[in-house]
Amino acid sequence: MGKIICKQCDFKSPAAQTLSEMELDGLESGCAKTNFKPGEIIIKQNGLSTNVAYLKSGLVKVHFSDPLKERIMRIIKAPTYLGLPSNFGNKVNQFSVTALENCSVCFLDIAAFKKFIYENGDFAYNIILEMSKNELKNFDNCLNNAQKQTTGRIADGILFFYHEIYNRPTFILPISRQDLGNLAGTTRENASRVLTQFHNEGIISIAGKKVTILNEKLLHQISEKG
Amino acid sequence: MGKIICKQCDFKSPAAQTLSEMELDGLESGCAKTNFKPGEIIIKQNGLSTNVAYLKSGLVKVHFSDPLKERIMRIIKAPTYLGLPSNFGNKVNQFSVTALENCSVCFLDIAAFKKFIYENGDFAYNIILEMSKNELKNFDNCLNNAQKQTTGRIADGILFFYHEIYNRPTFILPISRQDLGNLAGTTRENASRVLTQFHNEGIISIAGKKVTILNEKLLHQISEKG
DNA sequence: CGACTGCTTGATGTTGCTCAACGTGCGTGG
DNA sequence: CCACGCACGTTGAGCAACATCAAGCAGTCG
Repeated sequence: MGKIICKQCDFKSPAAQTLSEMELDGLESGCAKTNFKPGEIIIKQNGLSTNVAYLKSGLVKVHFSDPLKERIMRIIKAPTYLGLPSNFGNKVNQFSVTALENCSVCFLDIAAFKKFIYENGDFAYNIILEMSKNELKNFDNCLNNAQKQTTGRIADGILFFYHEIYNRPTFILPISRQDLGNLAGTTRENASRVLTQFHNEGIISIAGKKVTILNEKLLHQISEKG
Repeated sequence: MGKIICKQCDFKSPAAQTLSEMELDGLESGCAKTNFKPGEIIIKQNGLSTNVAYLKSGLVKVHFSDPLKERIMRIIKAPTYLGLPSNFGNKVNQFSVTALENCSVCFLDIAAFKKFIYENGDFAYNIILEMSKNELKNFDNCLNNAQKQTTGRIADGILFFYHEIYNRPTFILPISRQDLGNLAGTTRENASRVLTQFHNEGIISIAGKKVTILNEKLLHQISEKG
Protein backbone atom coordinates (compact mmCIF):
# COMPACT_ATOMS: atom_id res chain seq x y z
CA MET A 1 0.00 0.00 0.00
CA GLY A 2 1.23 3.47 -0.59
CA LYS A 3 0.84 6.82 -2.20
CA ILE A 4 -0.39 6.54 -5.75
CA ILE A 5 -0.01 8.78 -8.72
CA CYS A 6 -2.89 7.80 -10.95
CA LYS A 7 -1.93 10.34 -13.59
CA GLN A 8 1.28 8.48 -14.29
CA CYS A 9 -0.23 5.01 -14.07
CA ASP A 10 0.63 2.88 -17.10
CA PHE A 11 -2.24 0.50 -16.54
CA LYS A 12 -5.22 2.78 -16.88
CA SER A 13 -8.49 1.17 -17.96
CA PRO A 14 -10.17 2.44 -21.13
CA ALA A 15 -12.64 4.20 -18.88
CA ALA A 16 -9.93 5.81 -16.77
CA GLN A 17 -8.21 7.04 -19.91
CA THR A 18 -11.16 9.32 -20.55
CA LEU A 19 -10.59 11.18 -17.30
CA SER A 20 -9.14 14.67 -17.24
CA GLU A 21 -6.10 15.62 -15.16
CA MET A 22 -8.38 17.14 -12.59
CA GLU A 23 -10.54 14.07 -12.40
CA LEU A 24 -7.46 11.88 -12.01
CA ASP A 25 -6.44 14.01 -9.08
CA GLY A 26 -9.82 13.23 -7.56
CA LEU A 27 -9.29 9.54 -8.20
CA GLU A 28 -5.90 9.62 -6.54
CA SER A 29 -7.15 10.96 -3.25
CA GLY A 30 -9.34 7.89 -2.73
CA CYS A 31 -7.10 5.25 -4.22
CA ALA A 32 -5.16 2.55 -2.39
CA LYS A 33 -2.87 0.16 -4.17
CA THR A 34 -2.31 -3.24 -2.60
CA ASN A 35 -0.24 -6.23 -3.60
CA PHE A 36 -1.37 -9.81 -3.15
CA LYS A 37 0.52 -13.08 -3.15
CA PRO A 38 -0.82 -16.31 -4.63
CA GLY A 39 -3.63 -17.68 -2.47
CA GLU A 40 -4.46 -14.37 -0.84
CA ILE A 41 -8.06 -13.24 -0.96
CA ILE A 42 -8.69 -9.99 -2.80
CA ILE A 43 -12.45 -9.85 -2.53
CA LYS A 44 -14.31 -11.83 0.08
CA GLN A 45 -17.68 -13.37 -0.58
CA ASN A 46 -20.45 -11.97 1.65
CA GLY A 47 -18.20 -9.07 2.56
CA LEU A 48 -19.34 -5.51 1.94
CA SER A 49 -18.22 -4.16 -1.38
CA THR A 50 -17.02 -0.78 -0.23
CA ASN A 51 -14.59 -0.08 -3.02
CA VAL A 52 -14.21 -0.57 -6.71
CA ALA A 53 -11.38 -3.03 -7.31
CA TYR A 54 -9.21 -2.66 -10.37
CA LEU A 55 -6.76 -5.46 -11.14
CA LYS A 56 -3.65 -3.83 -12.56
CA SER A 57 -1.54 -6.91 -12.97
CA GLY A 58 -1.71 -10.59 -12.20
CA LEU A 59 -4.06 -13.53 -12.51
CA VAL A 60 -7.04 -14.27 -10.27
CA LYS A 61 -9.82 -16.77 -9.83
CA VAL A 62 -13.40 -15.71 -9.27
CA HIS A 63 -15.06 -18.35 -7.18
CA PHE A 64 -18.13 -19.06 -5.17
CA SER A 65 -17.87 -21.00 -1.93
CA ASP A 66 -20.77 -22.94 -0.69
CA PRO A 67 -20.37 -24.63 2.72
CA LEU A 68 -20.25 -27.90 0.79
CA LYS A 69 -18.88 -27.12 -2.62
CA GLU A 70 -16.57 -24.62 -4.16
CA ARG A 71 -17.08 -23.47 -7.68
CA ILE A 72 -14.68 -21.45 -9.81
CA MET A 73 -16.65 -19.18 -12.08
CA ARG A 74 -13.86 -17.69 -14.11
CA ILE A 75 -10.18 -17.08 -14.20
CA ILE A 76 -9.28 -13.58 -15.28
CA LYS A 77 -6.10 -11.73 -15.98
CA ALA A 78 -5.29 -8.08 -15.62
CA PRO A 79 -6.23 -5.47 -16.57
CA THR A 80 -9.84 -5.58 -15.50
CA TYR A 81 -12.28 -4.38 -12.92
CA LEU A 82 -13.34 -6.99 -10.38
CA GLY A 83 -16.92 -7.30 -9.29
CA LEU A 84 -18.43 -4.14 -10.70
CA PRO A 85 -21.93 -5.64 -10.60
CA SER A 86 -21.61 -6.17 -6.87
CA ASN A 87 -20.45 -2.59 -6.46
CA PHE A 88 -23.63 -1.27 -7.97
CA GLY A 89 -26.29 -3.94 -7.88
CA ASN A 90 -25.86 -5.13 -4.36
CA LYS A 91 -23.67 -3.96 -1.54
CA VAL A 92 -22.59 -7.51 -0.74
CA ASN A 93 -20.07 -9.46 -2.77
CA GLN A 94 -21.63 -12.50 -4.38
CA PHE A 95 -18.30 -14.25 -4.69
CA SER A 96 -14.67 -14.27 -3.71
CA VAL A 97 -11.70 -13.30 -5.81
CA THR A 98 -8.36 -14.92 -4.97
CA ALA A 99 -4.91 -14.25 -6.40
CA LEU A 100 -3.22 -17.03 -8.38
CA GLU A 101 -0.06 -15.05 -9.07
CA ASN A 102 1.40 -11.93 -7.55
CA CYS A 103 -1.28 -9.33 -8.13
CA SER A 104 -1.48 -5.59 -7.91
CA VAL A 105 -4.89 -4.13 -7.19
CA CYS A 106 -6.15 -0.57 -6.84
CA PHE A 107 -9.10 0.01 -4.56
CA LEU A 108 -10.96 3.09 -5.66
CA ASP A 109 -13.42 5.22 -3.80
CA ILE A 110 -16.87 4.22 -4.97
CA ALA A 111 -18.23 7.73 -4.55
CA ALA A 112 -15.59 9.17 -6.86
CA PHE A 113 -16.38 6.44 -9.32
CA LYS A 114 -20.08 7.28 -9.28
CA LYS A 115 -19.26 10.93 -9.71
CA PHE A 116 -17.35 10.16 -12.91
CA ILE A 117 -20.28 8.19 -14.25
CA TYR A 118 -22.53 11.15 -13.63
CA GLU A 119 -20.23 13.79 -14.97
CA ASN A 120 -18.19 12.13 -17.68
CA GLY A 121 -20.29 10.43 -20.36
CA ASP A 122 -17.27 8.92 -22.03
CA PHE A 123 -16.27 7.27 -18.78
CA ALA A 124 -19.80 5.94 -18.22
CA TYR A 125 -19.96 4.55 -21.71
CA ASN A 126 -16.67 2.71 -21.29
CA ILE A 127 -17.86 1.17 -18.06
CA ILE A 128 -21.03 0.00 -19.77
CA LEU A 129 -18.89 -1.46 -22.53
CA GLU A 130 -16.73 -3.37 -20.10
CA MET A 131 -19.74 -4.68 -18.23
CA SER A 132 -21.40 -5.76 -21.47
CA LYS A 133 -18.41 -7.73 -22.63
CA ASN A 134 -18.09 -9.29 -19.25
CA GLU A 135 -21.67 -10.41 -19.18
CA LEU A 136 -21.44 -11.93 -22.63
CA LYS A 137 -18.42 -13.92 -21.52
CA ASN A 138 -20.16 -15.16 -18.43
CA PHE A 139 -23.07 -16.09 -20.58
CA ASP A 140 -20.87 -18.14 -22.85
CA ASN A 141 -19.20 -19.85 -19.94
CA CYS A 142 -22.49 -20.74 -18.45
CA LEU A 143 -23.76 -22.33 -21.63
CA ASN A 144 -20.58 -24.24 -22.22
CA ASN A 145 -20.56 -25.75 -18.80
CA ALA A 146 -24.21 -26.62 -19.04
CA GLN A 147 -24.17 -28.64 -22.19
CA LYS A 148 -20.79 -30.23 -22.42
CA GLN A 149 -19.59 -33.19 -20.53
CA THR A 150 -16.55 -33.53 -18.38
CA THR A 151 -13.91 -34.25 -21.01
CA GLY A 152 -15.14 -31.30 -23.08
CA ARG A 153 -15.03 -28.94 -20.14
CA ILE A 154 -11.54 -29.98 -19.15
CA ALA A 155 -10.45 -29.51 -22.77
CA ASP A 156 -12.02 -26.06 -22.57
CA GLY A 157 -10.03 -25.30 -19.47
CA ILE A 158 -6.74 -26.26 -21.06
CA LEU A 159 -7.50 -24.31 -24.23
CA PHE A 160 -8.46 -21.34 -22.09
CA PHE A 161 -5.06 -21.25 -20.44
CA TYR A 162 -3.43 -21.72 -23.82
CA HIS A 163 -5.26 -19.01 -25.73
CA GLU A 164 -6.37 -16.51 -23.17
CA ILE A 165 -3.57 -16.58 -20.66
CA TYR A 166 -0.25 -17.89 -21.89
CA ASN A 167 -0.39 -17.88 -25.69
CA ARG A 168 2.13 -20.66 -25.94
CA PRO A 169 1.67 -24.43 -26.11
CA THR A 170 3.79 -25.16 -23.04
CA PHE A 171 2.90 -23.64 -19.72
CA ILE A 172 2.70 -24.27 -16.01
CA LEU A 173 -0.85 -24.81 -14.87
CA PRO A 174 -1.43 -22.15 -12.18
CA ILE A 175 -4.01 -24.22 -10.32
CA SER A 176 -4.27 -27.61 -8.63
CA ARG A 177 -6.23 -30.58 -9.97
CA GLN A 178 -8.81 -29.78 -7.34
CA ASP A 179 -9.27 -26.30 -8.78
CA LEU A 180 -9.22 -27.51 -12.36
CA GLY A 181 -12.07 -29.77 -11.29
CA ASN A 182 -13.89 -26.87 -9.68
CA LEU A 183 -13.43 -24.84 -12.81
CA ALA A 184 -14.84 -27.60 -14.99
CA GLY A 185 -17.60 -28.47 -12.56
CA THR A 186 -16.28 -31.87 -11.59
CA THR A 187 -14.16 -33.56 -8.94
CA ARG A 188 -10.39 -33.61 -8.57
CA GLU A 189 -10.43 -37.33 -9.36
CA ASN A 190 -12.15 -36.83 -12.69
CA ALA A 191 -9.98 -33.87 -13.59
CA SER A 192 -6.95 -36.03 -12.96
CA ARG A 193 -8.38 -38.95 -14.93
CA VAL A 194 -9.18 -36.81 -17.97
CA LEU A 195 -5.71 -35.26 -17.96
CA THR A 196 -4.00 -38.64 -17.97
CA GLN A 197 -6.44 -39.83 -20.61
CA PHE A 198 -5.43 -36.88 -22.82
CA HIS A 199 -1.81 -37.65 -22.07
CA ASN A 200 -2.17 -41.31 -23.02
CA GLU A 201 -3.93 -40.38 -26.24
CA GLY A 202 -1.08 -38.05 -27.16
CA ILE A 203 -3.26 -34.94 -27.12
CA ILE A 204 -1.27 -33.23 -24.43
CA SER A 205 1.80 -34.02 -22.44
CA ILE A 206 1.55 -33.50 -18.74
CA ALA A 207 4.16 -33.75 -15.99
CA GLY A 208 3.07 -32.37 -12.67
CA LYS A 209 1.75 -28.93 -13.49
CA LYS A 210 3.68 -28.60 -16.73
CA VAL A 211 1.40 -28.90 -19.73
CA THR A 212 2.32 -29.12 -23.40
CA ILE A 213 -0.35 -29.10 -26.03
CA LEU A 214 0.49 -31.63 -28.73
CA ASN A 215 -2.69 -31.90 -30.77
CA GLU A 216 -4.58 -28.65 -30.55
CA LYS A 217 -6.98 -29.55 -33.33
CA LEU A 218 -8.18 -32.67 -31.59
CA LEU A 219 -8.46 -30.77 -28.34
CA HIS A 220 -10.71 -28.27 -30.05
CA GLN A 221 -12.85 -31.05 -31.42
CA ILE A 222 -13.26 -32.54 -27.97
CA SER A 223 -14.15 -29.13 -26.61
CA GLU A 224 -16.72 -28.59 -29.36
CA LYS A 225 -18.39 -31.92 -29.56
CA GLY A 226 -19.02 -32.41 -25.90
CA MET B 1 -46.57 -0.62 -34.74
CA GLY B 2 -47.47 3.01 -34.67
CA LYS B 3 -46.74 6.50 -33.58
CA ILE B 4 -45.52 6.65 -30.01
CA ILE B 5 -45.67 9.35 -27.44
CA CYS B 6 -42.89 8.48 -25.05
CA LYS B 7 -43.61 11.45 -22.82
CA GLN B 8 -46.95 10.00 -21.87
CA CYS B 9 -45.75 6.43 -21.56
CA ASP B 10 -46.77 4.85 -18.27
CA PHE B 11 -44.13 2.16 -18.45
CA LYS B 12 -40.95 4.21 -18.45
CA SER B 13 -37.85 2.49 -17.13
CA PRO B 14 -36.03 4.07 -14.18
CA ALA B 15 -33.45 5.25 -16.66
CA ALA B 16 -36.02 6.78 -18.99
CA GLN B 17 -37.60 8.61 -16.07
CA THR B 18 -34.46 10.67 -15.77
CA LEU B 19 -34.88 12.09 -19.26
CA SER B 20 -36.02 15.65 -19.87
CA GLU B 21 -38.98 16.54 -22.07
CA MET B 22 -36.63 17.45 -24.83
CA GLU B 23 -34.72 14.19 -24.55
CA LEU B 24 -37.97 12.24 -24.61
CA ASP B 25 -38.85 14.00 -27.85
CA GLY B 26 -35.57 12.71 -29.22
CA LEU B 27 -36.37 9.21 -28.00
CA GLU B 28 -39.77 9.36 -29.68
CA SER B 29 -38.46 10.05 -33.12
CA GLY B 30 -36.55 6.79 -33.19
CA CYS B 31 -38.98 4.59 -31.33
CA ALA B 32 -41.20 1.87 -32.74
CA LYS B 33 -43.67 -0.04 -30.63
CA THR B 34 -44.52 -3.57 -31.66
CA ASN B 35 -46.85 -6.19 -30.23
CA PHE B 36 -46.03 -9.88 -30.15
CA LYS B 37 -48.20 -12.92 -29.68
CA PRO B 38 -47.11 -16.02 -27.74
CA GLY B 39 -44.51 -17.92 -29.68
CA GLU B 40 -43.38 -14.97 -31.78
CA ILE B 41 -39.70 -14.16 -31.81
CA ILE B 42 -38.77 -10.74 -30.47
CA ILE B 43 -35.00 -10.97 -30.76
CA LYS B 44 -33.36 -13.47 -33.03
CA GLN B 45 -30.13 -15.18 -32.16
CA ASN B 46 -27.29 -14.36 -34.56
CA GLY B 47 -29.27 -11.44 -35.91
CA LEU B 48 -27.82 -7.96 -35.77
CA SER B 49 -28.80 -6.03 -32.68
CA THR B 50 -29.68 -2.77 -34.36
CA ASN B 51 -32.02 -1.45 -31.70
CA VAL B 52 -32.40 -1.37 -27.98
CA ALA B 53 -35.43 -3.45 -27.04
CA TYR B 54 -37.53 -2.46 -24.06
CA LEU B 55 -40.20 -4.89 -22.90
CA LYS B 56 -43.16 -2.81 -21.73
CA SER B 57 -45.53 -5.60 -20.87
CA GLY B 58 -45.68 -9.36 -21.10
CA LEU B 59 -43.58 -12.41 -20.35
CA VAL B 60 -40.70 -13.72 -22.46
CA LYS B 61 -38.15 -16.50 -22.52
CA VAL B 62 -34.49 -15.84 -23.22
CA HIS B 63 -33.09 -18.90 -24.91
CA PHE B 64 -30.11 -20.14 -26.79
CA SER B 65 -30.60 -22.52 -29.71
CA ASP B 66 -27.87 -24.85 -30.68
CA PRO B 67 -28.46 -26.98 -33.78
CA LEU B 68 -28.82 -29.91 -31.41
CA LYS B 69 -30.06 -28.53 -28.14
CA GLU B 70 -32.15 -25.65 -26.99
CA ARG B 71 -31.49 -24.05 -23.66
CA ILE B 72 -33.70 -21.53 -21.85
CA MET B 73 -31.53 -19.12 -19.93
CA ARG B 74 -34.13 -17.12 -18.14
CA ILE B 75 -37.76 -16.20 -18.15
CA ILE B 76 -38.33 -12.50 -17.60
CA LYS B 77 -41.35 -10.31 -17.18
CA ALA B 78 -41.84 -6.70 -18.07
CA PRO B 79 -40.71 -4.07 -17.52
CA THR B 80 -37.12 -4.62 -18.55
CA TYR B 81 -34.60 -4.04 -21.28
CA LEU B 82 -33.79 -7.06 -23.42
CA GLY B 83 -30.25 -7.84 -24.41
CA LEU B 84 -28.46 -4.65 -23.47
CA PRO B 85 -25.10 -6.44 -23.36
CA SER B 86 -25.52 -7.48 -26.97
CA ASN B 87 -26.36 -3.92 -27.92
CA PHE B 88 -23.07 -2.67 -26.59
CA GLY B 89 -20.68 -5.56 -26.27
CA ASN B 90 -21.22 -7.20 -29.60
CA LYS B 91 -23.32 -6.27 -32.56
CA VAL B 92 -24.71 -9.79 -32.84
CA ASN B 93 -27.38 -11.20 -30.54
CA GLN B 94 -26.07 -14.08 -28.50
CA PHE B 95 -29.54 -15.50 -27.95
CA SER B 96 -33.18 -15.37 -28.94
CA VAL B 97 -36.03 -13.83 -27.02
CA THR B 98 -39.49 -15.26 -27.60
CA ALA B 99 -42.86 -14.08 -26.29
CA LEU B 100 -44.73 -16.39 -23.91
CA GLU B 101 -47.71 -14.06 -23.52
CA ASN B 102 -48.90 -11.09 -25.49
CA CYS B 103 -46.04 -8.67 -25.32
CA SER B 104 -45.51 -5.05 -26.07
CA VAL B 105 -42.00 -4.00 -27.00
CA CYS B 106 -40.44 -0.65 -27.88
CA PHE B 107 -37.47 -0.68 -30.21
CA LEU B 108 -35.33 2.35 -29.57
CA ASP B 109 -32.71 3.97 -31.70
CA ILE B 110 -29.34 2.87 -30.38
CA ALA B 111 -27.69 6.14 -31.32
CA ALA B 112 -30.18 8.14 -29.26
CA PHE B 113 -29.61 5.73 -26.43
CA LYS B 114 -25.86 6.23 -26.57
CA LYS B 115 -26.35 9.97 -26.69
CA PHE B 116 -28.27 9.86 -23.42
CA ILE B 117 -25.52 7.84 -21.78
CA TYR B 118 -23.02 10.47 -22.83
CA GLU B 119 -25.09 13.47 -21.90
CA ASN B 120 -27.22 12.43 -18.99
CA GLY B 121 -25.27 10.96 -16.09
CA ASP B 122 -28.39 9.99 -14.22
CA PHE B 123 -29.54 7.95 -17.20
CA ALA B 124 -26.16 6.26 -17.54
CA TYR B 125 -26.10 5.39 -13.86
CA ASN B 126 -29.53 3.80 -14.02
CA ILE B 127 -28.51 1.71 -17.00
CA ILE B 128 -25.46 0.53 -15.11
CA LEU B 129 -27.69 -0.30 -12.17
CA GLU B 130 -30.03 -2.37 -14.32
CA MET B 131 -27.15 -4.20 -15.95
CA SER B 132 -25.58 -4.93 -12.59
CA LYS B 133 -28.73 -6.44 -11.16
CA ASN B 134 -29.18 -8.45 -14.29
CA GLU B 135 -25.72 -9.86 -14.16
CA LEU B 136 -26.05 -10.85 -10.54
CA LYS B 137 -29.24 -12.72 -11.35
CA ASN B 138 -27.63 -14.52 -14.23
CA PHE B 139 -24.79 -15.38 -11.95
CA ASP B 140 -27.14 -16.90 -9.42
CA ASN B 141 -28.96 -18.86 -12.06
CA CYS B 142 -25.75 -20.23 -13.38
CA LEU B 143 -24.61 -21.46 -10.01
CA ASN B 144 -27.94 -23.01 -9.17
CA ASN B 145 -28.09 -24.96 -12.35
CA ALA B 146 -24.54 -26.10 -11.97
CA GLN B 147 -24.70 -27.65 -8.55
CA LYS B 148 -28.21 -28.91 -8.09
CA GLN B 149 -29.67 -32.02 -9.51
CA THR B 150 -32.75 -32.37 -11.61
CA THR B 151 -35.43 -32.48 -8.92
CA GLY B 152 -33.93 -29.40 -7.29
CA ARG B 153 -33.87 -27.48 -10.55
CA ILE B 154 -37.46 -28.34 -11.37
CA ALA B 155 -38.45 -27.26 -7.86
CA ASP B 156 -36.59 -24.03 -8.56
CA GLY B 157 -38.54 -23.55 -11.74
CA ILE B 158 -41.88 -23.97 -10.01
CA LEU B 159 -40.91 -21.67 -7.17
CA PHE B 160 -39.74 -19.13 -9.71
CA PHE B 161 -43.15 -18.97 -11.34
CA TYR B 162 -44.76 -18.82 -7.94
CA HIS B 163 -42.67 -16.03 -6.42
CA GLU B 164 -41.38 -14.03 -9.34
CA ILE B 165 -44.21 -14.21 -11.83
CA TYR B 166 -47.62 -15.04 -10.42
CA ASN B 167 -47.41 -14.51 -6.65
CA ARG B 168 -50.17 -16.99 -6.00
CA PRO B 169 -50.03 -20.72 -5.28
CA THR B 170 -52.25 -21.70 -8.22
CA PHE B 171 -51.26 -20.75 -11.73
CA ILE B 172 -51.17 -21.93 -15.31
CA LEU B 173 -47.68 -22.93 -16.37
CA PRO B 174 -46.92 -20.76 -19.41
CA ILE B 175 -44.55 -23.29 -20.95
CA SER B 176 -44.58 -26.89 -22.12
CA ARG B 177 -42.87 -29.79 -20.37
CA GLN B 178 -40.27 -29.61 -23.07
CA ASP B 179 -39.50 -26.01 -22.17
CA LEU B 180 -39.62 -26.67 -18.46
CA GLY B 181 -36.99 -29.28 -19.16
CA ASN B 182 -34.95 -26.83 -21.19
CA LEU B 183 -35.19 -24.32 -18.38
CA ALA B 184 -34.00 -26.84 -15.82
CA GLY B 185 -31.36 -28.28 -18.10
CA THR B 186 -32.96 -31.65 -18.54
CA THR B 187 -35.25 -33.53 -20.94
CA ARG B 188 -39.01 -33.35 -21.30
CA GLU B 189 -39.23 -36.92 -19.99
CA ASN B 190 -37.47 -36.05 -16.78
CA ALA B 191 -39.39 -32.83 -16.31
CA SER B 192 -42.58 -34.83 -16.64
CA ARG B 193 -41.37 -37.52 -14.25
CA VAL B 194 -40.37 -35.04 -11.56
CA LEU B 195 -43.70 -33.22 -11.80
CA THR B 196 -45.68 -36.42 -11.33
CA GLN B 197 -43.34 -37.41 -8.52
CA PHE B 198 -44.04 -34.11 -6.76
CA HIS B 199 -47.73 -34.66 -7.39
CA ASN B 200 -47.67 -38.15 -5.92
CA GLU B 201 -45.82 -36.92 -2.87
CA GLY B 202 -48.45 -34.26 -2.29
CA ILE B 203 -46.00 -31.39 -2.77
CA ILE B 204 -47.87 -29.90 -5.69
CA SER B 205 -51.02 -30.70 -7.55
CA ILE B 206 -50.77 -30.75 -11.29
CA ALA B 207 -53.42 -31.15 -13.96
CA GLY B 208 -52.25 -30.36 -17.45
CA LYS B 209 -50.63 -26.95 -17.12
CA LYS B 210 -52.51 -25.99 -13.97
CA VAL B 211 -50.21 -26.06 -10.96
CA THR B 212 -51.12 -25.67 -7.30
CA ILE B 213 -48.43 -25.53 -4.69
CA LEU B 214 -49.44 -27.56 -1.65
CA ASN B 215 -46.26 -27.80 0.40
CA GLU B 216 -44.11 -24.79 -0.28
CA LYS B 217 -41.77 -25.49 2.62
CA LEU B 218 -40.86 -28.92 1.33
CA LEU B 219 -40.47 -27.54 -2.16
CA HIS B 220 -37.98 -25.00 -0.83
CA GLN B 221 -36.08 -27.74 0.93
CA ILE B 222 -35.84 -29.72 -2.28
CA SER B 223 -34.68 -26.65 -4.11
CA GLU B 224 -32.04 -25.92 -1.47
CA LYS B 225 -30.65 -29.33 -0.81
CA GLY B 226 -30.20 -30.34 -4.37
C1' DC C 1 10.97 -40.25 10.69
C1' DG C 2 5.95 -39.33 10.80
C1' DA C 3 2.34 -36.35 9.42
C1' DC C 4 0.46 -34.04 5.78
C1' DT C 5 -0.85 -32.53 1.18
C1' DG C 6 -1.66 -33.26 -3.50
C1' DC C 7 -2.10 -36.67 -7.04
C1' DT C 8 -3.42 -41.07 -9.15
C1' DT C 9 -6.02 -45.26 -9.98
C1' DG C 10 -9.51 -48.77 -9.34
C1' DA C 11 -14.15 -50.51 -7.73
C1' DT C 12 -18.90 -49.52 -6.86
C1' DG C 13 -23.36 -47.13 -6.77
C1' DT C 14 -26.41 -43.49 -8.39
C1' DT C 15 -28.30 -40.20 -11.47
C1' DG C 16 -30.36 -39.10 -15.32
C1' DC C 17 -30.19 -39.56 -20.51
C1' DT C 18 -31.76 -42.30 -24.37
C1' DC C 19 -34.84 -45.05 -26.64
C1' DA C 20 -39.10 -47.08 -27.31
C1' DA C 21 -44.01 -47.61 -26.83
C1' DC C 22 -48.30 -45.62 -26.28
C1' DG C 23 -52.10 -42.09 -25.40
C1' DT C 24 -54.12 -37.54 -26.42
C1' DG C 25 -55.54 -33.33 -28.65
C1' DC C 26 -55.23 -30.45 -32.74
C1' DG C 27 -55.04 -28.99 -37.42
C1' DT C 28 -54.89 -30.22 -42.37
C1' DG C 29 -56.27 -32.17 -46.48
C1' DG C 30 -58.70 -35.67 -48.93
C1' DC D 1 -66.53 -36.29 -41.99
C1' DC D 2 -62.65 -39.20 -41.25
C1' DA D 3 -57.75 -40.24 -41.86
C1' DC D 4 -53.48 -38.76 -41.14
C1' DG D 5 -49.51 -36.37 -39.41
C1' DC D 6 -47.67 -33.95 -35.69
C1' DA D 7 -46.59 -31.94 -31.20
C1' DC D 8 -47.02 -32.92 -26.55
C1' DG D 9 -47.20 -35.88 -22.50
C1' DT D 10 -46.47 -40.14 -19.80
C1' DT D 11 -44.15 -44.39 -18.39
C1' DG D 12 -40.77 -48.14 -18.36
C1' DA D 13 -36.18 -50.43 -19.24
C1' DG D 14 -31.32 -50.26 -20.17
C1' DC D 15 -27.10 -47.94 -20.22
C1' DA D 16 -23.42 -44.33 -20.02
C1' DA D 17 -21.42 -40.82 -17.37
C1' DC D 18 -19.98 -39.42 -13.19
C1' DA D 19 -19.60 -39.00 -8.08
C1' DT D 20 -18.16 -41.42 -4.23
C1' DC D 21 -15.37 -44.42 -1.65
C1' DA D 22 -11.07 -46.57 -0.81
C1' DA D 23 -6.29 -47.43 -1.18
C1' DG D 24 -1.73 -46.32 -2.38
C1' DC D 25 2.17 -43.26 -3.87
C1' DA D 26 5.38 -39.28 -4.10
C1' DG D 27 7.01 -35.02 -2.33
C1' DT D 28 7.57 -31.80 1.56
C1' DC D 29 7.93 -29.84 5.95
C1' DG D 30 8.26 -29.99 10.80
